[in-house]
Amino acid sequence: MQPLSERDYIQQLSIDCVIFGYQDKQLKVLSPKLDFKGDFWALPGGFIHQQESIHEAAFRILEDRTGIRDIYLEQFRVFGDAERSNVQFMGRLVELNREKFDSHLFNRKEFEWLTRRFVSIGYYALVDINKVVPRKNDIDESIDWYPIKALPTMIMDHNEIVEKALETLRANLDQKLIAFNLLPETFTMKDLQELYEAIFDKPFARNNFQKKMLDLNVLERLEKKYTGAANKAPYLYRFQQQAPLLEAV
Amino acid sequence: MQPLSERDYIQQLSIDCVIFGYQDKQLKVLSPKLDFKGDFWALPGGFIHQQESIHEAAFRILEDRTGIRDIYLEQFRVFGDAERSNVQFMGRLVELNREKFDSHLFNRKEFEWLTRRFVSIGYYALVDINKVVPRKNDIDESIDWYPIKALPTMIMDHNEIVEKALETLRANLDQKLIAFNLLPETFTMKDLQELYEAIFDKPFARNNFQKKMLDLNVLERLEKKYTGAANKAPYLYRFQQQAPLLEAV
DNA sequence: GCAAAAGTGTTTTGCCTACACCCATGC
DNA sequence: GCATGGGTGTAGGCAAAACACTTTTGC
Repeated sequence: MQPLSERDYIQQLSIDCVIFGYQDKQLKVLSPKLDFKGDFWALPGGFIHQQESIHEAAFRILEDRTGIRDIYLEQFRVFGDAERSNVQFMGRLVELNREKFDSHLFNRKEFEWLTRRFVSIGYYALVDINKVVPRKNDIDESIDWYPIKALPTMIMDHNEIVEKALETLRANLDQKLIAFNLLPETFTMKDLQELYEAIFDKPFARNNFQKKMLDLNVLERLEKKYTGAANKAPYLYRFQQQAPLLEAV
Repeated sequence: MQPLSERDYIQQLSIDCVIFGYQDKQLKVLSPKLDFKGDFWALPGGFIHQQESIHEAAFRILEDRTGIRDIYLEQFRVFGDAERSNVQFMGRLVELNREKFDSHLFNRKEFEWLTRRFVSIGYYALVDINKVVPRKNDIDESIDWYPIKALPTMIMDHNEIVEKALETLRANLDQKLIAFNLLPETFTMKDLQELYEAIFDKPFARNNFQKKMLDLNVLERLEKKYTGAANKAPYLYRFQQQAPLLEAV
């Protein structure tokens, strides 16, 4: 494979993606673990080709790891400290994996390319976790969903990036009506509420929550969902893409 | 002077600053005009040294053009289209200024460095316009404040950058209590209201505006301001830096 | 019938708006 | 006194929050 340093990337500029999913009443983040000794977790990330926009680059990185392209994606912040580089983590990684670095994989030039100071553009994505089949790339040992409350310690400032992403998600959730991207096609009101509770890490009043959501006029009520439980069956809902924002005409 | 291409800048990454000021009941933006034939206006911008953070770089660029350092400054968006480069505008500029380009100023290498594709980080700044003495740099013909409603057509996507900055300013104004950065140390309630009206381009009800602002609990009421006009003298206010957000304890 | 969970209605609260009124100032 | 503009108080509307009640489901 062509070494990183010889591909047509913009130098010292990277993209890091916080990919949010929702499962088991928990907000989760997708994180690959590097195929090296030493337990290195990271955010899915990559670099920007000369001939693609940063948005396209983010989509490409996302598709490489999730297999899907139809994703809600938004930039939220640039991380650009002067000391922001891979040098510390790469140093430890090389130290713990001497045997690999005498081989072909990482030569000196590659190491220098990677350990320079990098400015990184943070993106966050919202996906239906059931549609995603996480894909390892060449240097991953594994790639898994981690509850946001039990994230491993990641390399560099990646834990901080996740925090900022969550802040932005919370701030944007109601305004941009994006929560539905985290759910399957159809869902019950309870599903939606539990999703909100997972994101904001606080409870919502059931009846008021339902009223608020229905008043948005973006939910289409479908048939009831019989689960076999000894109680009233909840309705299923679907998010209306073509939201009629001005219903009152 | 050392040519751009040989200084220790991060390649293909720039910063563009939308510097907001307030004067004559208008929101204004600081824009230098290039010292070349052809009427080229731009946003104050620059590049990032290897050993400085992007935030420090933005402060440096700001200080170079305004002379002050104590400024409210925030990044708001990255502009990274694949086609985003100076090549079109530089082409026109060279065409209209042949005589300058046969001289020492811009050699071929410099031209190539500048016309590559650039990703730019947008910052917006809020300043007390009275504290600023705009400074030209070596390639400016002039640098002036332009009302946001009468901005000249600027190079590249700089007009679009201003629009996005204004959107962000409007969204953040109340939440972050930053309007006061655009006013002098002391001001009347009417000053503050007119500032809001300039930013949002719509009128506010006088009494309700006053109540809303006072309820924020961040304004310190000072002495009255006698203007000699035949009416009640308005109070002067000062913004309390150490905002007591939890007054009700 | 009963427990559990879903759906809906009613009251209260707080905030924003609109309207109204009073006060200080210089002529 | 009076016009002008500044400060404040009060009533209405809307939406969120709190409280309460009814309905459906399987045993």
